[in-house]
Amino acid sequence: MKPTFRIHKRSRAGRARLGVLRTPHGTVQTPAYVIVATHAQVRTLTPADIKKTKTQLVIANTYHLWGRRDAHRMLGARIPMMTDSGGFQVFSLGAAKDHRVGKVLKRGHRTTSDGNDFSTVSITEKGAAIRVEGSRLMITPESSIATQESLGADIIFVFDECTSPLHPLAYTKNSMERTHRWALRSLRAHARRDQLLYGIVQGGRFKRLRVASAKTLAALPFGGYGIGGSFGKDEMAATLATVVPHLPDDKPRHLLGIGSVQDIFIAVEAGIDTMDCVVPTREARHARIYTDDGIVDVRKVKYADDVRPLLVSRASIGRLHRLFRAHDQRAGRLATLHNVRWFNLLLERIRAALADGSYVRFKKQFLTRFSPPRREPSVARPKTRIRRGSRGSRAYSPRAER
RNA sequence: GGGGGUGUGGUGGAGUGGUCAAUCACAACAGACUGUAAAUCUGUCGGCCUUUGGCCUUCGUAGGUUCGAAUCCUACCGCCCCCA
Repeated sequence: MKPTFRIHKRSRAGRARLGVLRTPHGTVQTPAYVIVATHAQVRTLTPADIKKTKTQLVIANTYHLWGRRDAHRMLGARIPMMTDSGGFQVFSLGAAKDHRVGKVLKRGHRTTSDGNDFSTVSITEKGAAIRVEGSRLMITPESSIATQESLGADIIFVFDECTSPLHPLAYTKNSMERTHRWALRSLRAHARRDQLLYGIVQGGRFKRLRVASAKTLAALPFGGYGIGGSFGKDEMAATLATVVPHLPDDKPRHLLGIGSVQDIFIAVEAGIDTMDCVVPTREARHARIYTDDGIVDVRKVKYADDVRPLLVSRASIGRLHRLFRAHDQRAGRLATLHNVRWFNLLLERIRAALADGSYVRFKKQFLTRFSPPRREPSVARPKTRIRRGSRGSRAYSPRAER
């Protein structure tokens, strides 16, 4: 079966749209959040757990699964899947080390490497060579596509280079043009009809390059489009506004590696259909629990007696607090179950709001509660300890959940 | 009764004459995390200050030796072990 994408409603909220992505492994209601399953596993979760979180779509990584086959079998769950091409590792093992940066550049960043974090990547027209523990892995557009075809995800990506936000114009331009040539090679190498191949828009922080990239790729017969690369913290909305209008309207659009709570709203309004991010899973393992009242750093002593229940497992925050403090291995799983469900639930609510026209109101109410404007530091610091039972069990979820 | 050992910051535990406010670990506290080099990493962690530095008080208690002591000596107090 060939995957299809159909838009069934457009919102007045910017370019937001509701759609349905049908794949051989199931149907995805969009906008959707994609859960990261790098090694074809969501860290700490079992296949049954993944189902419990009502995850619609996961993304695995070709670099980490190099030479393997049948990623769905490794995942153990029959749900739609993407594979990334390995292009991001060209960044995270390369320029990200040299520039000491992550995907989103923070305001005021100016550090570069002191030389302790050597890039292990060298890039040529042919592809990227990544040194791994003595040996060397050469990834080319053709070999990336070959692995992605054998992994068998429903949506796959062209092999690209994700540039650093600190790369200058000249480098970014050359890199982007090479990524375009690689995109064409990826397209030619791709044979499976039951997979959608997405092109990836690059261009870094430069508006003209972004436009050029979007136009170039839009002219090629991709099944969908990814928007990749790095952003300044404040530039994402502008970048998406620049790029999206040049992409074919009827094709799905994926925002690669973006997904803080605030980013989700920006992306949805910009007309993004799917986005993936490690935030729910990684931060869960780092003891950050997402709630409608904001992020709970569950290790802090003020949550020791917090009886609010987690999603999915229904364990209390207080219990999770004790598990994290005890370095109990179960903590990561309970936290991940909760966060993944919470993010999926947020997207469910966004879709419902888009469907019934209440999006703008929903967003305002949600964000007011999730991250209230900072109060002036008050003179007498009120106690922050949460009293037993004070919030009851309605802390996160609109009725329906549970 | 005799002999031996030991007492260090929230905890464990280094340090046996100067470079010691005292290695390190844990706890605590604060922060970070955006196509997963990440169930991780960073910072603070006796007090005060004009904080790339300065001052004060600390290593069971009280004295002593010394230019100088957590480190040596004496007494005392607590705890532990062995022999009676």
